[in-house]
Amino acid sequence: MNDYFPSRVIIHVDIDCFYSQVEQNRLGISPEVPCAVQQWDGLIAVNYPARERGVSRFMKVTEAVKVCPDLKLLHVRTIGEGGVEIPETETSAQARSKGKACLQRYRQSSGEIIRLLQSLIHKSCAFEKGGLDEMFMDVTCMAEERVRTMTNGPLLRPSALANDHITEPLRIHDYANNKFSYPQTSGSIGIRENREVCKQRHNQSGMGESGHTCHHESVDVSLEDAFASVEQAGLVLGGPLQMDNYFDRMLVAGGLIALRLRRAITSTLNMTCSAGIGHNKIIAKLGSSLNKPNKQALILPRGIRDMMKDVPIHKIWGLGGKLGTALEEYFSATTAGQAQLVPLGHLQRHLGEEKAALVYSRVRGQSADPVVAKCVVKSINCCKTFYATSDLLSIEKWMRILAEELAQRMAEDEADHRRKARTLTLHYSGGPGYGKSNQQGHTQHGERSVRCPLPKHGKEGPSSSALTTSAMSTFVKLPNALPCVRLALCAGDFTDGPVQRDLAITSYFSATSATSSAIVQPGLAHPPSSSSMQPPEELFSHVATSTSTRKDTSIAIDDQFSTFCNDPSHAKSQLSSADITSDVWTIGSSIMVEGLSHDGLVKRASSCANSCSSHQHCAQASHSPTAVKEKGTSHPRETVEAGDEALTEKKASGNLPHVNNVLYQVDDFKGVDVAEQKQIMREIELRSLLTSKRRRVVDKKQCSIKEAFLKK
DNA sequence: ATTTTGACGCT
DNA sequence: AGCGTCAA
Repeated sequence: MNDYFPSRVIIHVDIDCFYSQVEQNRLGISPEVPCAVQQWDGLIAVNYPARERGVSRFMKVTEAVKVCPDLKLLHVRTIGEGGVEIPETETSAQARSKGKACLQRYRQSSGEIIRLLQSLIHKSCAFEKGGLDEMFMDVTCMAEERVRTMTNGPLLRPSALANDHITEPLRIHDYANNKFSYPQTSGSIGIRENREVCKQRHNQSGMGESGHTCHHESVDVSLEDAFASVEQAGLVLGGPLQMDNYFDRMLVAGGLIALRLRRAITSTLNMTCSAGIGHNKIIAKLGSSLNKPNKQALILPRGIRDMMKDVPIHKIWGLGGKLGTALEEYFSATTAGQAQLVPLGHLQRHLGEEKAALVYSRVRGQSADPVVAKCVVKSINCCKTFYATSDLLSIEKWMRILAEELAQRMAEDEADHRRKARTLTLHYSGGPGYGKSNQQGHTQHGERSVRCPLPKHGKEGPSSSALTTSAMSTFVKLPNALPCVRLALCAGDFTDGPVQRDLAITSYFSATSATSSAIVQPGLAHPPSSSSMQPPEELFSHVATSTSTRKDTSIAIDDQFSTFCNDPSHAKSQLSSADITSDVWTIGSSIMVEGLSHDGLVKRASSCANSCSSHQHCAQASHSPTAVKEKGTSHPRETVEAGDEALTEKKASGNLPHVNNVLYQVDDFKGVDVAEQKQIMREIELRSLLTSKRRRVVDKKQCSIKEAFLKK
């Protein structure tokens, strides 16, 4: 019952090729010049003129220059020992061996953008920094104010609108009285009629038919002007806009706000950006990527289905990693539209209850995640990747460089936020077996971490030499860090400073001030029980059905199993052997088969994940027929999906997921040919050898360095 | 895909 | 406390 959110208006702003714009501004390079920001041999940002000439990120510098000879390359700032900037005249290889990349310029620019945007939106709007170059804003309350000024034309009450496509419960918060209500209406009226009324008013006001659009932001902009401005500013998905639709008006108001924010960024910071306007974060974020650069996209609720249809799963927030890959592999879906076809029960069995719910809603463009007010970092991290070394002197050099930067950033943070870090963490990668590729070609990252004592502040703030010593003393005691390829120092767990008084969330609320729906505050998310303006039932029907169907479905699907394969006859043979009733459907070129198992095998498997009543059941369950597509081949290979034992195996596997995957399948070698069995066993042996071996330090000089730190 | 970041969840 | 996942 805590997931009720009013209809919101959320803007996602994304700065176009952020690093490149920062550098171009710094160096006064015109926007038309093809530019790329370089870090060592790679590109970390490419501006749009360069993209047009075929340059892309993930290109090496040499390739990029080949396709675009007049590409202007800008190297990210590099700092060496003593915090000294390494000049651009050095080759990237030289700079790489001497110093580390430093993103300070972009952090600073990001801060400027944030301050600018915050100065332009209402204080009560939740503002969330998504990354250096992107932010979410919940401008619901501002949009409401806007909508109130768009008085021309009648307004349909939300319940009267065709809102079956609206994916979240809707409720309007009356900010003045701090209660939930619905907008004033003046009766329902046809759209055409409404248009006429608007036109009349428009003409009466002395403006031409296609009049001027709203360039300066007068508050009392007419409905038509507002709609025209937003249509001109970028895409409108799910259009045409309906002026008598309250939610359209709200989003149009959001579109106007986004337009204003973007213009401010361009005029005062000389940067272009894109924006997405939608009623939740997922939609807003997808929107901002829809027509980059320098444009915006407004997504109406009724445009969501169409938009999601072709969105690649990996573009959806939260599905860009393993979860998205799992979706693709289990269900052979590459777009959100295809993933929508997968029944919730199937998702639940393959991904678990929680992830299934996430996937299920995300691929439909649904999200109740609030915009959470946060724009200060929670940790400060400095890192450096270098060529593998066991030389403690060079490791100490890197440590010092990291500590110097960290000390400086800690001092700045202290000044800005009046807080102090309480922990120092050392992260390190390397050690035996690091960088070996597994069968999929993925390298193990295996980054480990240890806490170090955080030295007391000197008079001048944190002391870089004290940080270095603390980190090195910790490092030399590590059993598995050599040879080392990467180090990181991270300061975090900040104390709350006195500054909290001003920033305290309560300072944003008062009896009369507007309060944003999405700032998380207990009680605010629930309608007051005494309210005479209880939301009509039908507006909550979505939630009601969604909860109840979910429950119903999950009961039903406990007895279901699914199988996936490319060969329909194979699928059918599985069906008959399992004694079930079935449903066959397709995603793309693949065939999904869903059936009900009368023997309850699968059901027991899922219940024994919670409280394992009987191992026998687990074992039985693990023989429910499931064909899993093997990665990289179109030929389905029979494997057995294990019950909760496999799950725990997987979780416990730590940084060697593959080995453990194999391990729990060892019991099921049935049907696997002998050569492959041997291969698997050999790999297990090899890996256990690699991980258990411990490298000894033999170098005498190294020993003395080590002892020096051990004493401290 | 590479590097340098950063947030968060699980145990 | 340390590790894994996700993202830009």
